[in-house]
Amino acid sequence: MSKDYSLRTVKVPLSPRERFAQFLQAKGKRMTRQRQLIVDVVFSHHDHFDADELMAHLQGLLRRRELSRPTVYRTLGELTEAGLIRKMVLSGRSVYEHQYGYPRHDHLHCEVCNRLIEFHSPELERLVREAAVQHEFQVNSHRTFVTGICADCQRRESR
Amino acid sequence: MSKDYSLRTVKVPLSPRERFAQFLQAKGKRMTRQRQLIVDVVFSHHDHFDADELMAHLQGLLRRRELSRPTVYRTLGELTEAGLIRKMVLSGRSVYEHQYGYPRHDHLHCEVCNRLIEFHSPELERLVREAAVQHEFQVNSHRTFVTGICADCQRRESR
DNA sequence: CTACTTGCAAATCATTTGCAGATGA
DNA sequence: TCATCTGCAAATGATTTGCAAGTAG
Repeated sequence: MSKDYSLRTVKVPLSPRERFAQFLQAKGKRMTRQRQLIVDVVFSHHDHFDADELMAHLQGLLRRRELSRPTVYRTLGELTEAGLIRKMVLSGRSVYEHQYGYPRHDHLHCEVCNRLIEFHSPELERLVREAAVQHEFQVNSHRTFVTGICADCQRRESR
Repeated sequence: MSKDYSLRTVKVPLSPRERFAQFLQAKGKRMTRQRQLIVDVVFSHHDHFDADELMAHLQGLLRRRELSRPTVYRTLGELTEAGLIRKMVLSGRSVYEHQYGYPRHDHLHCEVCNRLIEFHSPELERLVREAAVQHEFQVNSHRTFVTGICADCQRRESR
Protein backbone atom coordinates (compact mmCIF):
# COMPACT_ATOMS: atom_id res chain seq x y z
CA MET A 1 0.00 0.00 0.00
CA SER A 2 2.67 2.52 0.95
CA LYS A 3 4.90 4.01 -1.67
CA ASP A 4 8.49 4.94 -1.39
CA TYR A 5 8.57 8.71 -1.01
CA SER A 6 11.40 11.08 -0.32
CA LEU A 7 10.62 13.02 2.86
CA ARG A 8 11.08 16.61 3.85
CA THR A 9 10.64 18.30 7.17
CA VAL A 10 7.73 20.68 7.64
CA LYS A 11 6.63 22.55 10.73
CA VAL A 12 3.10 21.96 11.85
CA PRO A 13 1.43 23.81 14.70
CA LEU A 14 1.26 21.92 17.96
CA SER A 15 -2.14 20.74 19.12
CA PRO A 16 -3.37 22.34 22.34
CA ARG A 17 -2.54 19.15 24.16
CA GLU A 18 0.99 19.08 22.78
CA ARG A 19 1.44 22.74 23.56
CA PHE A 20 0.25 22.14 27.10
CA ALA A 21 2.59 19.16 27.49
CA GLN A 22 5.45 21.39 26.38
CA PHE A 23 4.48 24.04 28.90
CA LEU A 24 4.20 21.51 31.70
CA GLN A 25 7.53 19.95 30.91
CA ALA A 26 9.24 23.33 30.94
CA LYS A 27 7.82 23.85 34.42
CA GLY A 28 8.82 20.44 35.71
CA LYS A 29 5.18 19.46 35.87
CA ARG A 30 3.52 16.27 34.69
CA MET A 31 0.94 15.41 32.08
CA THR A 32 -1.61 13.53 34.13
CA ARG A 33 -4.84 11.86 33.06
CA GLN A 34 -6.79 14.76 34.51
CA ARG A 35 -4.85 17.52 32.79
CA GLN A 36 -5.00 15.68 29.49
CA LEU A 37 -8.74 15.18 29.73
CA ILE A 38 -9.29 18.82 30.62
CA VAL A 39 -7.19 20.28 27.82
CA ASP A 40 -8.90 17.97 25.31
CA VAL A 41 -12.40 18.83 26.49
CA VAL A 42 -11.68 22.55 26.67
CA PHE A 43 -10.49 22.54 23.05
CA SER A 44 -13.11 20.13 21.75
CA HIS A 45 -15.29 23.07 20.72
CA HIS A 46 -14.94 26.82 20.54
CA ASP A 47 -17.06 28.40 23.22
CA HIS A 48 -17.03 30.49 26.36
CA PHE A 49 -17.34 28.56 29.59
CA ASP A 50 -16.91 28.84 33.34
CA ALA A 51 -15.52 26.38 35.86
CA ASP A 52 -18.96 25.01 36.67
CA GLU A 53 -19.91 24.34 33.09
CA LEU A 54 -16.60 22.67 32.41
CA MET A 55 -16.98 20.60 35.57
CA ALA A 56 -20.45 19.46 34.49
CA HIS A 57 -19.19 18.59 31.02
CA LEU A 58 -16.32 16.57 32.46
CA GLN A 59 -18.51 14.77 34.98
CA GLY A 60 -20.63 13.60 32.10
CA LEU A 61 -17.60 11.86 30.60
CA LEU A 62 -16.50 9.89 33.62
CA ARG A 63 -17.55 8.20 36.80
CA ARG A 64 -17.55 10.11 40.04
CA ARG A 65 -14.32 10.66 41.95
CA GLU A 66 -12.14 10.75 38.88
CA LEU A 67 -11.91 14.50 38.73
CA SER A 68 -12.38 17.03 41.46
CA ARG A 69 -13.32 20.68 41.44
CA PRO A 70 -9.98 21.84 42.84
CA THR A 71 -8.19 20.04 40.00
CA VAL A 72 -10.40 21.79 37.46
CA TYR A 73 -9.55 25.17 38.99
CA ARG A 74 -5.87 24.32 39.22
CA THR A 75 -5.75 23.20 35.61
CA LEU A 76 -7.66 26.22 34.34
CA GLY A 77 -5.02 28.31 36.05
CA GLU A 78 -2.25 26.42 34.31
CA LEU A 79 -3.93 26.62 30.92
CA THR A 80 -4.24 30.36 31.43
CA GLU A 81 -0.64 30.67 32.51
CA ALA A 82 0.36 28.67 29.45
CA GLY A 83 -1.50 31.14 27.24
CA LEU A 84 -3.81 28.46 25.90
CA ILE A 85 -6.92 30.08 27.27
CA ARG A 86 -7.91 33.52 28.42
CA LYS A 87 -9.79 34.39 31.55
CA MET A 88 -12.26 37.22 32.04
CA VAL A 89 -14.51 38.08 34.94
CA LEU A 90 -18.19 38.33 34.14
CA SER A 91 -20.62 39.31 36.90
CA GLY A 92 -18.77 37.58 39.66
CA ARG A 93 -17.53 34.40 38.08
CA SER A 94 -14.55 33.69 35.84
CA VAL A 95 -15.28 32.90 32.22
CA TYR A 96 -12.73 31.37 29.88
CA GLU A 97 -12.21 31.25 26.12
CA HIS A 98 -9.66 29.88 23.68
CA GLN A 99 -6.59 31.95 23.08
CA TYR A 100 -4.18 29.46 21.51
CA GLY A 101 -4.60 29.34 17.73
CA TYR A 102 -7.42 31.84 17.86
CA PRO A 103 -7.20 35.44 16.63
CA ARG A 104 -7.54 38.17 19.23
CA HIS A 105 -10.91 39.81 19.43
CA ASP A 106 -13.23 41.66 21.76
CA HIS A 107 -16.71 41.13 23.11
CA LEU A 108 -20.23 42.41 23.03
CA HIS A 109 -21.96 41.21 26.16
CA CYS A 110 -25.75 41.01 26.16
CA GLU A 111 -27.01 41.86 29.61
CA VAL A 112 -30.37 40.26 28.89
CA CYS A 113 -29.41 36.76 27.69
CA ASN A 114 -25.84 36.96 28.96
CA ARG A 115 -24.44 35.88 25.61
CA LEU A 116 -20.96 36.90 24.52
CA ILE A 117 -20.56 37.95 20.89
CA GLU A 118 -17.06 38.24 19.47
CA PHE A 119 -15.98 41.04 17.19
CA HIS A 120 -12.68 41.81 15.50
CA SER A 121 -11.28 45.30 15.06
CA PRO A 122 -7.69 45.77 13.95
CA GLU A 123 -8.21 49.52 14.19
CA LEU A 124 -8.91 49.14 17.86
CA GLU A 125 -5.48 47.55 18.21
CA ARG A 126 -3.91 50.58 16.66
CA LEU A 127 -5.72 52.98 18.97
CA VAL A 128 -4.66 51.09 22.03
CA ARG A 129 -1.07 51.12 20.82
CA GLU A 130 -1.30 54.87 20.28
CA ALA A 131 -2.69 55.53 23.72
CA ALA A 132 0.02 53.34 25.20
CA VAL A 133 2.77 55.19 23.35
CA GLN A 134 1.50 58.52 24.63
CA HIS A 135 1.76 57.29 28.18
CA GLU A 136 5.01 55.36 27.64
CA PHE A 137 3.05 52.33 28.67
CA GLN A 138 4.29 48.85 27.76
CA VAL A 139 1.23 46.87 26.66
CA ASN A 140 0.92 43.29 27.67
CA SER A 141 -2.68 42.69 26.64
CA HIS A 142 -5.87 44.61 26.23
CA ARG A 143 -9.54 43.96 26.17
CA THR A 144 -12.62 45.88 25.15
CA PHE A 145 -15.94 44.97 26.60
CA VAL A 146 -19.20 46.35 25.27
CA THR A 147 -22.32 45.93 27.37
CA GLY A 148 -25.84 46.26 25.99
CA ILE A 149 -28.59 44.28 24.31
CA CYS A 150 -28.09 41.84 21.44
CA ALA A 151 -30.22 41.85 18.29
CA ASP A 152 -32.30 38.84 19.34
CA CYS A 153 -33.12 40.26 22.74
CA GLN A 154 -34.01 43.65 21.26
CA ARG A 155 -36.63 41.97 19.07
CA ARG A 156 -37.87 39.86 21.92
CA GLU A 157 -38.19 42.93 24.15
CA SER A 158 -39.90 45.14 21.61
CA ARG A 159 -42.90 42.83 21.37
CA MET B 1 -22.14 95.41 51.41
CA SER B 2 -24.68 93.88 49.03
CA LYS B 3 -25.93 95.79 46.04
CA ASP B 4 -29.36 95.82 44.51
CA TYR B 5 -29.12 93.62 41.42
CA SER B 6 -31.73 92.44 38.98
CA LEU B 7 -31.76 88.62 38.94
CA ARG B 8 -32.07 86.09 36.19
CA THR B 9 -32.46 82.34 36.34
CA VAL B 10 -29.55 80.12 35.29
CA LYS B 11 -29.19 76.38 35.36
CA VAL B 12 -26.30 75.09 37.36
CA PRO B 13 -25.28 71.43 37.52
CA LEU B 14 -26.35 69.61 40.62
CA SER B 15 -23.67 68.65 43.09
CA PRO B 16 -23.16 64.92 43.52
CA ARG B 17 -24.95 65.10 46.82
CA GLU B 18 -27.92 66.89 45.28
CA ARG B 19 -27.99 64.47 42.40
CA PHE B 20 -27.97 61.58 44.83
CA ALA B 21 -30.77 63.13 46.88
CA GLN B 22 -32.79 63.42 43.70
CA PHE B 23 -32.17 59.80 42.85
CA LEU B 24 -33.09 58.64 46.33
CA GLN B 25 -36.27 60.66 46.37
CA ALA B 26 -37.35 59.21 43.04
CA LYS B 27 -36.90 55.76 44.54
CA GLY B 28 -38.77 56.53 47.75
CA LYS B 29 -35.52 56.29 49.68
CA ARG B 30 -34.16 58.63 52.34
CA MET B 31 -31.11 60.83 52.58
CA THR B 32 -29.55 59.60 55.79
CA ARG B 33 -26.47 60.84 57.62
CA GLN B 34 -24.57 57.82 56.36
CA ARG B 35 -25.47 58.21 52.71
CA GLN B 36 -24.69 61.91 52.83
CA LEU B 37 -21.32 61.34 54.40
CA ILE B 38 -20.45 58.66 51.87
CA VAL B 39 -21.40 60.66 48.79
CA ASP B 40 -19.45 63.65 50.11
CA VAL B 41 -16.35 61.66 50.87
CA VAL B 42 -16.48 59.75 47.59
CA PHE B 43 -16.59 63.00 45.64
CA SER B 44 -14.14 64.90 47.84
CA HIS B 45 -11.33 63.94 45.47
CA HIS B 46 -10.98 62.27 42.10
CA ASP B 47 -9.48 58.86 42.56
CA HIS B 48 -10.03 55.15 42.17
CA PHE B 49 -10.95 53.32 45.35
CA ASP B 50 -12.38 50.08 46.69
CA ALA B 51 -14.80 49.40 49.51
CA ASP B 52 -11.99 48.85 52.02
CA GLU B 53 -10.18 52.07 51.23
CA LEU B 54 -13.41 54.03 51.43
CA MET B 55 -14.27 52.32 54.71
CA ALA B 56 -10.87 53.23 56.15
CA HIS B 57 -11.21 56.82 55.00
CA LEU B 58 -14.66 57.09 56.55
CA GLN B 59 -13.59 55.50 59.83
CA GLY B 60 -10.96 58.20 60.13
CA LEU B 61 -13.69 60.81 60.09
CA LEU B 62 -15.91 59.42 62.82
CA ARG B 63 -16.06 57.40 65.98
CA ARG B 64 -16.64 53.69 65.74
CA ARG B 65 -20.16 52.34 65.27
CA GLU B 66 -21.36 55.25 63.20
CA LEU B 67 -20.94 53.54 59.90
CA SER B 68 -20.84 49.87 59.11
CA ARG B 69 -19.36 47.90 56.26
CA PRO B 70 -22.73 46.68 54.98
CA THR B 71 -23.91 50.26 54.74
CA VAL B 72 -20.84 51.18 52.73
CA TYR B 73 -21.52 48.33 50.32
CA ARG B 74 -25.21 49.18 50.12
CA THR B 75 -24.50 52.81 49.41
CA LEU B 76 -21.84 52.07 46.80
CA GLY B 77 -24.48 49.99 45.05
CA GLU B 78 -26.91 52.90 45.12
CA LEU B 79 -24.34 55.39 43.88
CA THR B 80 -23.59 53.02 41.03
CA GLU B 81 -27.26 52.56 40.24
CA ALA B 82 -27.66 56.33 40.29
CA GLY B 83 -24.88 56.64 37.72
CA LEU B 84 -22.75 58.73 40.04
CA ILE B 85 -19.93 56.24 40.15
CA ARG B 86 -18.75 53.38 38.00
CA LYS B 87 -17.71 49.97 39.20
CA MET B 88 -15.05 47.73 37.70
CA VAL B 89 -13.59 44.48 38.90
CA LEU B 90 -9.83 44.42 39.35
CA SER B 91 -8.13 41.18 40.42
CA GLY B 92 -10.94 40.03 42.61
CA ARG B 93 -12.17 43.17 44.26
CA SER B 94 -14.50 45.90 43.05
CA VAL B 95 -12.93 49.24 42.29
CA TYR B 96 -14.94 52.44 41.83
CA GLU B 97 -14.41 55.76 40.10
CA HIS B 98 -16.36 58.94 39.47
CA GLN B 99 -18.77 58.93 36.59
CA TYR B 100 -21.01 61.90 37.32
CA GLY B 101 -19.57 65.08 35.84
CA TYR B 102 -16.55 63.23 34.55
CA PRO B 103 -15.82 62.51 30.89
CA ARG B 104 -15.80 58.88 29.84
CA HIS B 105 -12.40 57.35 29.47
CA ASP B 106 -10.54 54.06 29.58
CA HIS B 107 -7.70 52.61 31.59
CA LEU B 108 -4.14 51.46 31.44
CA HIS B 109 -3.56 49.11 34.34
CA CYS B 110 -0.01 48.61 35.56
CA GLU B 111 0.36 45.05 36.74
CA VAL B 112 3.48 45.89 38.70
CA CYS B 113 2.35 48.80 40.87
CA ASN B 114 -1.36 48.22 40.28
CA ARG B 115 -1.92 51.83 39.31
CA LEU B 116 -4.77 52.83 36.98
CA ILE B 117 -3.96 55.46 34.36
CA GLU B 118 -6.82 57.09 32.52
CA PHE B 119 -6.75 57.83 28.83
CA HIS B 120 -9.29 59.40 26.49
CA SER B 121 -9.92 58.26 22.95
CA PRO B 122 -12.94 59.56 21.05
CA GLU B 123 -11.89 57.40 18.12
CA LEU B 124 -12.32 54.36 20.26
CA GLU B 125 -15.91 55.41 20.86
CA ARG B 126 -16.48 55.49 17.15
CA LEU B 127 -15.02 52.02 16.62
CA VAL B 128 -17.19 50.53 19.29
CA ARG B 129 -20.25 52.13 17.74
CA GLU B 130 -19.28 50.70 14.37
CA ALA B 131 -18.79 47.19 15.72
CA ALA B 132 -22.14 47.47 17.48
CA VAL B 133 -23.92 48.57 14.33
CA GLN B 134 -22.52 45.62 12.42
CA HIS B 135 -23.94 43.25 14.99
CA GLU B 136 -27.19 45.19 15.48
CA PHE B 137 -26.13 45.50 19.07
CA GLN B 138 -27.62 48.22 21.28
CA VAL B 139 -24.76 49.65 23.32
CA ASN B 140 -25.31 50.52 26.91
CA SER B 141 -21.73 51.12 27.95
CA HIS B 142 -18.28 49.99 27.01
CA ARG B 143 -14.90 49.75 28.56
CA THR B 144 -11.39 49.17 27.33
CA PHE B 145 -8.80 47.83 29.67
CA VAL B 146 -5.10 47.75 28.81
CA THR B 147 -2.80 45.68 30.97
CA GLY B 148 0.96 46.13 31.04
CA ILE B 149 3.74 48.07 32.74
CA CYS B 150 3.68 51.81 33.39
CA ALA B 151 6.57 54.13 32.56
CA ASP B 152 7.75 54.39 36.18
CA CYS B 153 7.82 50.65 36.71
CA GLN B 154 9.63 50.08 33.41
CA ARG B 155 12.43 52.35 34.59
CA ARG B 156 12.47 50.75 38.00
CA GLU B 157 12.64 47.28 36.47
CA SER B 158 15.34 48.03 33.91
CA ARG B 159 17.87 48.84 36.60
C1' DC C 1 -46.35 57.45 63.03
C1' DT C 2 -44.25 53.90 60.20
C1' DA C 3 -41.70 52.60 56.25
C1' DC C 4 -37.16 52.84 55.26
C1' DT C 5 -32.32 52.21 57.42
C1' DT C 6 -28.77 50.70 60.06
C1' DG C 7 -25.43 47.68 62.58
C1' DC C 8 -24.64 43.21 63.91
C1' DA C 9 -23.81 38.56 63.25
C1' DA C 10 -24.19 35.07 60.30
C1' DA C 11 -24.65 33.39 55.56
C1' DT C 12 -22.97 33.18 50.68
C1' DC C 13 -20.34 31.41 47.18
C1' DA C 14 -16.74 31.00 44.00
C1' DT C 15 -12.22 29.89 44.57
C1' DT C 16 -8.16 28.32 47.26
C1' DT C 17 -5.42 25.63 50.45
C1' DG C 18 -3.46 21.89 53.73
C1' DC C 19 -2.68 17.41 53.78
C1' DA C 20 -2.38 12.23 53.32
C1' DG C 21 -2.56 8.96 49.96
C1' DA C 22 -1.95 8.11 44.75
C1' DT C 23 0.85 8.35 40.59
C1' DG C 24 3.77 9.76 36.47
C1' DA C 25 8.69 10.02 34.62
C1' DT D 1 12.17 6.03 43.52
C1' DC D 2 10.07 10.18 44.98
C1' DA D 3 8.65 14.70 43.64
C1' DT D 4 4.51 16.02 41.75
C1' DC D 5 -0.63 15.34 41.88
C1' DT D 6 -5.10 14.49 43.33
C1' DG D 7 -9.34 14.40 46.13
C1' DC D 8 -11.18 15.65 50.35
C1' DA D 9 -12.54 18.70 53.74
C1' DA D 10 -11.96 22.91 55.50
C1' DA D 11 -10.48 27.72 54.91
C1' DT D 12 -10.84 32.23 52.51
C1' DG D 13 -12.47 36.67 51.76
C1' DA D 14 -15.17 39.93 49.60
C1' DT D 15 -19.84 40.84 49.52
C1' DT D 16 -24.65 39.96 50.98
C1' DT D 17 -28.58 39.07 53.97
C1' DG D 18 -31.97 38.45 58.08
C1' DC D 19 -33.40 40.78 61.73
C1' DA D 20 -34.38 43.85 65.74
C1' DA D 21 -33.63 48.43 67.01
C1' DG D 22 -33.10 53.33 65.19
C1' DT D 23 -34.64 57.31 62.43
C1' DA D 24 -36.18 60.41 58.47
C1' DG D 25 -40.14 62.69 56.57
